[in-house]
Amino acid sequence: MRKRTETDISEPLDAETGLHARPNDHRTELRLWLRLLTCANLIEAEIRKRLRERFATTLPRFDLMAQLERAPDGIMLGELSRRMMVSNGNVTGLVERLVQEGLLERQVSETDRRAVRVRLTPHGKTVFAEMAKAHGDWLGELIGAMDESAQEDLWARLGVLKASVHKASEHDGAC
Amino acid sequence: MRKRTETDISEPLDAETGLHARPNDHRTELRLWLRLLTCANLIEAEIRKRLRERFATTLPRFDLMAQLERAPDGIMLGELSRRMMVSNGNVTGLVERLVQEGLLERQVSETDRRAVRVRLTPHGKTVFAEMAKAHGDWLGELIGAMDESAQEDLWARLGVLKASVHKASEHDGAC
DNA sequence: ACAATTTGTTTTAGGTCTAAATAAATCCTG
DNA sequence: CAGGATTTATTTAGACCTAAAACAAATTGT
Repeated sequence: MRKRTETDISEPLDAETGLHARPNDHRTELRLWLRLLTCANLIEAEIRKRLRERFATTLPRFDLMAQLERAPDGIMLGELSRRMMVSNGNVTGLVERLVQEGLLERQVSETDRRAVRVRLTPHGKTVFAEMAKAHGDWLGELIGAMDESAQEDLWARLGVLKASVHKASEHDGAC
Repeated sequence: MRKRTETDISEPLDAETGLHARPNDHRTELRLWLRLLTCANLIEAEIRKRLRERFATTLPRFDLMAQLERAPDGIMLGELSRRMMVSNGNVTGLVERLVQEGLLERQVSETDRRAVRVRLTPHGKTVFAEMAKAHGDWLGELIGAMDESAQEDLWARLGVLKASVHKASEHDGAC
């Protein structure tokens, strides 16, 4: 087993020159990631702020209600947890608070008494409709300075990024 | 003051036709926002996971140390809070934990005894250097399926989005 | 039937975050 | 110089989030 020295660089050889490729610091990737994060954080912070100010609610609560909107028969907590990509325990707490506020109702499944089905109450539906309208308008306001074709172009390019990340994290993670 | 009716739509008139523009549900903006959020969350979740698994640390701690990396003379807590865009109290707690771990050192300013300057310890510098290297490699892995020109193009387009959001949120918020 | 396993949820412990209240030092202004 | 305003950091209360353990109900394999 050889001992490492400073000149013993383990980077791969460059395919064309045959010389040691210089260690890659991934500057381009870092720059892209930081800007992506900035954009997401700017929008998210603004949405959170407005949800708090105008509806006295939070983004996680809004997201949970959004999942329930098109499921009139309700969703089980586990499924909700998967769709929202958060932990089970987290969903339990969120649902608890929303039930307290009268926006959600829980119903234990008759066929499987472990399972809890949760759905919007009529009041919850009304409230969510207002919030969803405002949410759409806010996005229009925040993103509106881009014309539609630029938005669609950006959307498509983010699709490439998304595919890249999925490929890399699945390869490393699950398999 | 007129009473609102269902046909009394307050949407602006279309400039060319002079007819009522149909209410905009901002579908394109919503789609773009959801994909942006997905991309950011995928990368962030993967980075958090790896920071925890390989360095037993968290993203906020890493971000804080990254801010200190190129400030050998240290930074005051308030300035750190501004740069990280999080609350003062949050920084106080993060710094407390990092000091406990021996990665940071605090120093009360001699000229202003309210102010606390914080910097990386030598050990903190060593540890951060390892983490930063791994962080860069992870980004290369996650984003690497995009070629460099595609990354730069996406970066530039996100710049347009960033400008749009800044314009809208500053107009509404501070001024 | 009944033990082992799986599935769905809740609990627990710990970290992250904010807004608001507080404490301490400094600055400003009459 | 005195007293109020401002700045800087900390504390507090509460929401959010996770991982891991605990718990309960249902299913499966003898």
